[in-house]
Amino acid sequence: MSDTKTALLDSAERAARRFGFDGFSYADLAQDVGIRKASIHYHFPSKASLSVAMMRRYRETFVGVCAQIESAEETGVGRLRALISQYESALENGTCLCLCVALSNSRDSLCAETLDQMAQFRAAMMEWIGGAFALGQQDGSIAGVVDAAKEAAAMLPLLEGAQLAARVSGDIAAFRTATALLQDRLS
Amino acid sequence: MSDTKTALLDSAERAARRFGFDGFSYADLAQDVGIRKASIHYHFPSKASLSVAMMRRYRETFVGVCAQIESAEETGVGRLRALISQYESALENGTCLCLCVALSNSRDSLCAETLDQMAQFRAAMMEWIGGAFALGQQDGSIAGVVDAAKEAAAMLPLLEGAQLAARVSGDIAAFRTATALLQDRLS
DNA sequence: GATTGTTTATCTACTAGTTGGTAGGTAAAA
DNA sequence: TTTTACCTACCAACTAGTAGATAAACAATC
Repeated sequence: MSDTKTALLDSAERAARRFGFDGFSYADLAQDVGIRKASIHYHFPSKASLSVAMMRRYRETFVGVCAQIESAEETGVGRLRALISQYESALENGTCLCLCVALSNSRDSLCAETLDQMAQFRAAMMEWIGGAFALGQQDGSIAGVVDAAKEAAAMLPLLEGAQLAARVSGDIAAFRTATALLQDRLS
Repeated sequence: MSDTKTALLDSAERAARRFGFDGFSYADLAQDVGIRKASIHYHFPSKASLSVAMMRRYRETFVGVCAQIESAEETGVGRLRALISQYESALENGTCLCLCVALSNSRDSLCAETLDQMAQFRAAMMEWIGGAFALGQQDGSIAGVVDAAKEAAAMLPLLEGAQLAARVSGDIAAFRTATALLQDRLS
C-alpha cells in the first residue's frame, strides 16, 4: 500500500471518528494529506469504497490489538481490563470515538459492504469479550459470572456508550465514571 | 406554537434521530412538511436555532415521561424496567436513536446552547436513574446495590450503547441482548 | 361599517459556497 | 510502451441562508 493511500486512510479515519461519516469531505482529506481533491479518486473511486477500506483496516487492526492483549495477559480479568484501557485511550481525550460507533449514526448513508464490516467488527469483539469472561470464570479471576455470552453482550455496548458520554462532555472522566462499576468488578 | 413550527420540529427530530444532524437538510424538511425551503427560516432563522429548539423540546418531553413513570410505578425496579421499555420503544424497530445519542456524533457542528441542552438531558437522566436505584435499594426491590450513583452512571451509557447496537444491525433484538443481564437483575 | 396600518406566514428567485465525481492531460517510473 | 500517481478544469446537484414580494388576518382609527 502506497504512502498516500495510507495517509488518506489515516486522515479519513481520524475525521470520521471526530465528525462522523457525513462530517468530512474529500476537500478536507485533500488539504490534510496535501494532494488535490480529484487525486483522491485515483486511490478511492468513491466515498463508499473509502468507507469500506477504512472500516476493514480498522477491524483488522483491532483484531490484532486483541491478539496482542491475549499474549500479554494470562487471566480473564487482565484481558478485560486491557480492553477497557484500549477503549479509553482510543477516545483521545474525548475528541474521538471508536470508528464503528462513529459510523453507526450515519448508518443509512453507508453501503452494504461497510455495514458488513461493522457487523463483523462487533461480532469479533463480542466473541473475544465472551472468551475473556469465560476464561475469567474458569480461572476464578472474575466473580459472579453466570453466562459469559450475556456478559459480553452487555459489556461492548457499555464501552461504546461510555465513549459517547465522554464525547458529549468532551471529558475523559465521563468514560471512567461510566465504567467504574465494571472496573470495581474486575479489580 | 403554530402547527407548522411543531411539524418542522417533528420532522427535524425524526430526521436527526434517523440520519444524524449532518444527515438532513432544509430541503428535506421542506418536502416533508409541505412548505418551501425558505419558509423554514421564518420559524427557525438558522439550523443552529432549530437544533436548540429540537433538543430542548426533547429533553422536556423526556423529563415528562420520567415523571409519568414515577407516578405509575411505586418500586425502584418497576421504574427502571419502565425506562428500559421507553428506550427500547424509542428505537422504532432499529431505525432511530435517542436524539441525544444521535447528536453526539455531530458534536462539533453543534452550537454551545445545544450542547448545553444535551448535557442537561444526560444530567437529568442520570439523577433520575440514580434515584430509582436508591429507591430500589431502600424498598429491597433491587439486589446488590452498593452505590446508586455508580449504577446510574453505568446504566445510562448501557442503554445508549444498546440503542447503537440495535441501530447498526437494524434489529431490535440486539437491544434486548445487550440489556439482558440488566433485565435479569431487575426481575 | 369602511379604511388604514401592522403582523403573520408564506412565496419566488437568488447567492456564494460545497458536495462527490468526471474528463482529459502530464511527467516519471517500470 | 504501458502503468502509476498525480494534476487542472470542469460538472450537476446540493448546502444554508438572504432579499423582497404577496396575500391574508388582525387591530385601530375614521
